[in-house]
Amino acid sequence: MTRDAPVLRTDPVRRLLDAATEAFAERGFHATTTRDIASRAGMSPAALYVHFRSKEEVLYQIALRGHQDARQIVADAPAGLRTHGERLSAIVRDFACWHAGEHTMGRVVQYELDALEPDHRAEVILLREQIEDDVLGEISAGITSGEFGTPDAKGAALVLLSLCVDVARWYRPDGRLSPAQIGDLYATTALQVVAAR
Amino acid sequence: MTRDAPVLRTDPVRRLLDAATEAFAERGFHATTTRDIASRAGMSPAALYVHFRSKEEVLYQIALRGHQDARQIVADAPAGLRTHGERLSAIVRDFACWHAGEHTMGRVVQYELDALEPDHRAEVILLREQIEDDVLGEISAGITSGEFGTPDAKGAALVLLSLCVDVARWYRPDGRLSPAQIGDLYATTALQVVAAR
DNA sequence: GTCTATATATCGATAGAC
DNA sequence: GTCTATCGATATATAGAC
Repeated sequence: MTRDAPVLRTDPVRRLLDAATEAFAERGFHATTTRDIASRAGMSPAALYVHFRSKEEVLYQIALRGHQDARQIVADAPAGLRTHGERLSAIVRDFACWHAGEHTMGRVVQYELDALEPDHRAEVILLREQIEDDVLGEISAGITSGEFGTPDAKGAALVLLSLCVDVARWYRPDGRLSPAQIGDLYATTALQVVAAR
Repeated sequence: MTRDAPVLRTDPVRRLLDAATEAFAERGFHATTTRDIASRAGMSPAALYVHFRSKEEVLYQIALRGHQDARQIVADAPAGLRTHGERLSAIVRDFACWHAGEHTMGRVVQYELDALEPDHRAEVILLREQIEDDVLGEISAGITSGEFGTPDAKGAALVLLSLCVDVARWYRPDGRLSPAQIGDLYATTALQVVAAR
């Protein structure tokens, strides 16, 4: 039986990205040194520059992969569900739950984008807007079908996206709510927000 | 007619605190240099150290005053209002509106606390918990009186506080919604969140 | 209380051996 | 591809003139 875990564990790019994600989430991009990243990955300070051109490129790779993961979560959530209420609930549940379970990644993805170079930032923001469009589209469809009563689709989308994203700020693994419980709370909240006023 | 604006404008402590608030909000605490703060205040790099012991003490003074302001907003909002719905709406409206209008201060207050020394951070977190207790108390009172139907006071408080705080992250002065419009949207959302499920 | 000049430390990134 | 050693730039904070 072949095992690929050792191969993954010793992949230096993966190790550096994971180490940098932790460090950026804890202390922020500018407060994190390349020495700290390399040290967490069990490497010398110079080793980072064999795999990345700069500290900014490390952040770019993390932000890109993080946004791609988040987009996939939102795109997959409503699969197989028919009503717009079920679909929106699933999207908000999974998106909130992801920001809790992956709160280190989420913190980097949501709070360190200003440190990216303009071209990299623009590329990442495109992915963000796709996620926002997915949520707004589901809300608008529910309003058109008569299932949702709110007259303000953009306002509801703003509220629900903001809620999910902010989970990465306040979530603590030893807190009162598990990622799944947060997902349940936010799925319920989603239906309240799109209800008639 | 006496004018006090010139006096205020030349108060070096106030000028440095305002300059630092702007810089911290734009680039974060660690990415901001003491030279940048002093330069924005129209002073030499060394002048900052006449009024503050360190860059961290500048952040501490900003975080302290910002939290005191926020607490005052939440405490004053329900004055003169009788029903718990009116009172909670007013609290959420004013708190969200404050995070929009004072988004530079809000960003520092909400996102740079990790840069504080342990003693300073602990002092500021006490003020945060008072604000959280104010909101939770109003929700619990509304549930006890039968005015609110939600069975989950802590969940509702978590959702509403998170929403208001996150305004500081996404708000832009040239955006679609004014601070007052954001307050209206969030006041409406508050009543939806505490309604029966 | 503000300035110029600088001490001291640490950073991002590179050079060159193995 | 990883290491040790280090360069050049820049940071916080201080010293001392005015």
